[in-house]
Amino acid sequence: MTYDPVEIEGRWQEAWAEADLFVADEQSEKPFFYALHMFPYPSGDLHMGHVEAFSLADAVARFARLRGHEVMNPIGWDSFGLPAENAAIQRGADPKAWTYANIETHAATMRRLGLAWDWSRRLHTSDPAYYRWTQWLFLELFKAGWAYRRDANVNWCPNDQTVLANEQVVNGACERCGTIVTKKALTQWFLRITAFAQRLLDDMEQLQETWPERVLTLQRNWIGRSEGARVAFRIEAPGLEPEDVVVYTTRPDTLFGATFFVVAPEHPHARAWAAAGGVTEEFDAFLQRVQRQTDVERQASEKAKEGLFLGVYAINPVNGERIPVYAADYVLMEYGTGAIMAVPAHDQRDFEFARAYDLPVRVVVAPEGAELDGATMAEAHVGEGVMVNSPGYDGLDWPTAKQALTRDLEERDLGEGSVNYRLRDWLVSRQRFWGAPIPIIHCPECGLVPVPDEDLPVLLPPTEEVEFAPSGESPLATHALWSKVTCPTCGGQARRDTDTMDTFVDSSWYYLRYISPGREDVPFDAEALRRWMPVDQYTGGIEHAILHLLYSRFFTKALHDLGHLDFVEPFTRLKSQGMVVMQGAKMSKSRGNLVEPKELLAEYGADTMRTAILFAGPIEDDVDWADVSEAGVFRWLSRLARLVDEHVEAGGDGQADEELRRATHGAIAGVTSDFVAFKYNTVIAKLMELTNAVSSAFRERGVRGAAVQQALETLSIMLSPIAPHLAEELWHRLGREPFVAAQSWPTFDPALLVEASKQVPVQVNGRLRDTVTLPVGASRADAEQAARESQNVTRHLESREVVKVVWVPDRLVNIVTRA
RNA sequence: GGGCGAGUGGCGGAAUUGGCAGACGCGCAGGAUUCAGGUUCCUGUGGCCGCAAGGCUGUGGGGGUUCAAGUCCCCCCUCGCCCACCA
Repeated sequence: MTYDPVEIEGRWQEAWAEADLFVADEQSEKPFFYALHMFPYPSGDLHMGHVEAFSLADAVARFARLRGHEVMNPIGWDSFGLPAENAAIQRGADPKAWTYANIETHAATMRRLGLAWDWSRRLHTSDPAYYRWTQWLFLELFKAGWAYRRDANVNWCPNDQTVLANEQVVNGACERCGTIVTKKALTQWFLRITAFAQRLLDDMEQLQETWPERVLTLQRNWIGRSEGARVAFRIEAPGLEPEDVVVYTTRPDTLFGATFFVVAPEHPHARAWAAAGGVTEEFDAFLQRVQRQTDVERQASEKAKEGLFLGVYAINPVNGERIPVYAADYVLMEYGTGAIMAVPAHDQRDFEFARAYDLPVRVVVAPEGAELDGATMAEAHVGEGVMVNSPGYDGLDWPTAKQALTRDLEERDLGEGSVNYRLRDWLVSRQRFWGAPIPIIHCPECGLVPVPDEDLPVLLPPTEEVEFAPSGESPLATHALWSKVTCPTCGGQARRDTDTMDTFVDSSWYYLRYISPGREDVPFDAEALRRWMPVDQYTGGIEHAILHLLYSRFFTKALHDLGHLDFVEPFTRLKSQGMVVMQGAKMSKSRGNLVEPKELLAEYGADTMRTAILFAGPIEDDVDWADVSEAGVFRWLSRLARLVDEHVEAGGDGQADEELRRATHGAIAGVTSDFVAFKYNTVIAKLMELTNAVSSAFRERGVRGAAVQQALETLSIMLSPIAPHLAEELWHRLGREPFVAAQSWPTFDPALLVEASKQVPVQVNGRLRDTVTLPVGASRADAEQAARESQNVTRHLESREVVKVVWVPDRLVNIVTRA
């Protein structure tokens, strides 16, 4: 058998390891290239999604190496997290042992895939040597005022018994386990990502060309900048001093259409107003009812809006009108100021509420000739409402009215232009065990005291001393001694913080640790940092478009401001790959549609698997494994191996073959640009095409020797980022010294352009009539003459009068005649 | 409700961005090898007409611009993804 993948792959994997081929050389003279992929979480063994992600990452790195870069292509594991702890709860496994056993399983399969990782930089976020610096980073943020504690009504997962960040709540359910999330009032740690909201938006400018538009859009929507105004309404309540309450609105231009005022039930003043209005009992019942609801219930779109008139009134600052104040469940305390002016004619939600509670609808008239805004209810419900103008703003279109009103509010000191963001601060504390302990000491005398640098890391206690069963309390708090500590400031009795950090903290800076993973004195070596950062090419799943990428960008900016980094964006270029599914559904054990990489590796080998998954379609699209033809890819690789063997055996003298040379150089040009554009499916198609060309030259035209040799060598080099083992093997069988991975990318021969001739179609009135051979770069006159002289064309022209001749250089001649 | 994107053979998908539509692979059909199946190797393969040469037609539907449209413009249809009481 010419192609025995298992034997070939094992042999070359050993040879590569022996030669330390993929260890990045810090002393290199070549330009440095940091190829990064999103490091895996170690649960079980690798699945097909990993195979795709790693095939992509490896192709990127190997191609960069062939193009003459010194490449760093590191590997590590995001090894803190809930699944390890759940395994401990469900099966009594030690989360640490479970995690590190999985890592070894991963590593073994990775080696079997022949991935060109730089294993010398391997890291695990659950190693004390790593999380020591995660804790350092937390303290840096703490000292800068960007990590803080506050009471909050937080997202609580009743199943995982821990709080969740907003970003980890998907459709009101826990991102991990799918349980409906409830609310709980707790004191928690937050990171002040909102302080960076505008910069996170602005700096996307520099990613515009190099990140997928889709990811940028998702991030923009997530940050959710909106422009409007803050306007003060005076609240008049019997027995209370008049008081200004600020609302946020994106539509100050509809101020004249406000017919009532709404606050969130949780609004700090709501209860006092209810008391003044004489509805305390009703209010308390209402508040209780609202708070018992989960977010999903409260936000269900088909649900009727509920509210309560508080018996007090607000004064509209622009017209002095007195409007009733309601508490309603559709106004959220977390956004804006927790209070709104309701303009039912111009807002769907206000309109629904107005209908339910029989409140007036008043349309603010759009100026003559101005288009109605998309959100307006005016057109649909004009019959129900009264039409009003905005006195003094007539004749202005909406945007101008908005500007003018905002300016006037500012001048009259009634309000101000204001920008709001949907983004909230990042809740990072978790009541779980398997994570980096928050390095803070709670001292009754000194308050929150950072653990001194020399006492880092704050180590997790041995797992057997901890109670994992969820109790709503941190497992670390169940340990008899762990949290007891003396205050580093005053020496008194104090208590360690028993929460651990969200694992997204660990993964938001790992790319910096890869730079110098061995350093014990600093998180990253400053000089090496300048060599490698920012990352040249980042690859990973689209599912991280928001969380991981946004947090990493935030950390980079924070570290920049603290003087640790001299750049503000961590990832210069980003490519996101799609998911691997099976028959349209996500692969999973329970669905029974799992395809195990192990079985395919044994049957076809790593090269076939890697090639097949990249050949399936554009890398950013989802791949349906049902459409993947590993047998077809295997046939191609076998055919190629056989062709090489036959060529080597046949020998022969060095005849040049123009056709083969052109096919080879055409492939070089096409494959190179496709590699640059991540079009691996067409890269592979072109390599197959070249294989067919070599095969027909060899078999049908009897070409022997140097011409075939050169084509096959070129093919081997171009194949090596995709199917590295076979490429290496063919290179070897062709009589070259190892390693193909150390060669240079073949260059296209421009001389070919000058010498080459092209088959150019000739049309008469747009219909193909003939094909003529013209030198590349031929002039219009040459082309026209050749076209007119061709027999088929002469026949079709007959005696018709030629109106014009269209000449698209190297592509087409079209002779247009009078009808 | 808002935002983004996509519709090309039986299937996955190509098309140098306005220039020979369907590259490459799968599948299918016929043939060779084989006792047979599998493997492997040829040949064919958008549809319609034709023995053939060849012709007509064809990129969700309709209209338009152009010598030339899968690609650009207008209208319509269908599907997918993301966000969503965010004021």
